[in-house]
Formats: sequence, C-alpha cells, structure tokens
Amino acid sequence: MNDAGPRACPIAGTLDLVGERWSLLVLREVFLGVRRFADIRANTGAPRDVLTKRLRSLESAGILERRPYQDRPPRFEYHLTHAGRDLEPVLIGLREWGLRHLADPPPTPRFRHTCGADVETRVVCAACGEPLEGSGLVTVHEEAGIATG
Amino acid sequence: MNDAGPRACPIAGTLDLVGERWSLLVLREVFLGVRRFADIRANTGAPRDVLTKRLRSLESAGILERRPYQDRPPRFEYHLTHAGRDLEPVLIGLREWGLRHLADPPPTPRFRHTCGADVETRVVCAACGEPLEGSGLVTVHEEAGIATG
DNA sequence: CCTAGTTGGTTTGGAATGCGAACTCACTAC
DNA sequence: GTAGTGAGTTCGCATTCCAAACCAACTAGG
Repeated sequence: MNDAGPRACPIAGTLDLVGERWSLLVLREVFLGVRRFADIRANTGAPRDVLTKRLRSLESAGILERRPYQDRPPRFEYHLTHAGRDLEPVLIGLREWGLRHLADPPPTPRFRHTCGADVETRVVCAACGEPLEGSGLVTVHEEAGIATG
Repeated sequence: MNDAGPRACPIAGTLDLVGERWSLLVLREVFLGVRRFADIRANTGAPRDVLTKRLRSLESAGILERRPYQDRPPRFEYHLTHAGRDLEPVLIGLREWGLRHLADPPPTPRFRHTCGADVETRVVCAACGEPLEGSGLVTVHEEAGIATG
C-alpha cells in the first residue's frame, strides 16, 4: 500500500515557492535592502530573464510586493510582504550553516541584532520554549507515513 | 565601482550545496528516518538518476554518509552527518513557513519535541539570546556592500 | 537635433539539466 | 524457471538556463 506518491508536506509546499535557483538569493538581497532590478541582478548574478520570472513568481506567491517608484517610464521596487519577512529564519539558518560548515565562509552579509551581536536560529519547543540541541527531537508520522519502516 | 560580481555570502555557499531541486526533500526524508534509495525516491518523487546524483553530491558535501548494510549485492543506507543534522533549523523554518502561509498546509510530517508539542525556529541574538520578532534586526555590510545605496 | 547612457525588461538560440521509460545486474522468493 | 526487489545506468526527448542582442522610454550632453 501507501502508493500515495510524494509526501505532501509544508516543506515541499514552501520549496515549490522559494526552492528554485535564485529565489532565496533574491530574497536575501531584498532583506538587505536592495530593491531594484539591476542591483538585485548584479548582487545575485541571475540572468535577466530568469530574474524577471523569479520576481514575478515571488510576487504572485505573496512573498514580494512590486511597488512603482516612478511613472514614465514605469519603474518598480520590490519589497517584502509580511509573508516574505517570515522567511527570515530560513535565510538565517542557511547563513548560519554556511558559517559553521563551509570551508572558507565569506563574512558578508551579516544579519545582526541591534545590540551589535550576531544572530542565529534556534529550534525550540513551541510550548515550553526549551531549545532542542540535536536531541529531544522526535519525528511523528500521523497518517500515510514512511513507505518502509 | 563595485563590479565584484555576485555577492559572496554563506547563504549562497550553502545553497550551492543544498539549493538544488530535491536536495532538501531528500534531507527531509533522512531526517524522518527514511534511509533507502527506493523509499526516498517514493516519498520525494525524484527521478532515479537525479536522486542518484543528489545523494552523491550531498555525500561529497559531507552532509550525508553512505553506509553499506549488505554485501552482495552491495546496498547502502544514507545517514546524516553532524553537518547534515545542523541543517535541521532550515527544514524546520521551511516547514513552519508553509504551515503559516500556505493555503492548505498538509499536516505531515511533524517534527516534535519529546514532550509532544510542536517545534519552531526562533531567530535570537547569539550574545544575549533575546528573540528577534521582526524588529531588532539590522543588516550590516562590512565590505563591498550594496551596489546602490 | 543627434548620440550615449540608464533602467527594466523581452527575444533568441544554443547548452545544460531534468525527466520518464527502458534496461542492467545481482540477488531473493516461489 | 519465473517473478520480484533494490539500486542504479542509459536513452531520447522536453524543459529550463543562460548570455547576448534587442527594445522601449526616458535623461543628459553637446
């Protein structure tokens, strides 16, 4: 049994929206305050047509908002929506992993606390707030779980 | 000036290793305890040859470890390395975003605390541990920063 | 007016990658 | 002997990627 095909899961759903190449780099730039097409392109290295497509798909996913900043010719800036801002933990998590495990992690860009210190992600219990450091995590499969036990 | 090309950054470096399609879904499965080729394939939907490539590249990135579990024919299981386990906050972050923002978030799989409650990611100040809820975050560009201010 | 530059694209055509289906190889079960 | 499993590899086509060229609508300089 359990031929239900690929596992339906919020991770997969999120990756459908932001998992394509360039998408998270585009979001990194917007997080850093870079809002215009040419600058995003320069800082990510994405080809023009691909960048256009990614910006449109992030916009239609409700992650970016496209705001005009001049009329003739029409020009736009890209801003994070509330949903977009909620992707911050993912970017911080990727950054933190890179700093910890890449051979020669480049130091920029830094996301920092207003007190000047670095930031990091912690996985915590939503109820008691207790941090989970490697242990304490259990994976639970409520329905249609793992194909082979 | 500042024609330094794409921004060097640990986020980009990490995405070079795990940012391709299927990679994070493969890791999700291994996190959930699914270790064999056929099961990972069934639960992710990745094509065979692509899955082979992704498993090899995750192995050579030091994120997965390939352990033989029988000799003839040679068969393998995929396990997380320490570095692989450190990607947990990224997966939890993606899952959490999906649960919060997808139209119809599927409920599986759940990562849970041993106390039974759900888990979530929090972005905190590395020094004082204070959580950053949307505010309190500053982006700092130490060298070769943003192309246009 | 003419030319060059800027911004944000679209178009074009070849290269790379992705994909499902078929096939292989080494077994195991019946 | 036949069927099935597990982990691939090979094949041929389809999609996507990408760099370069082009375009549209302006602005600045002369």
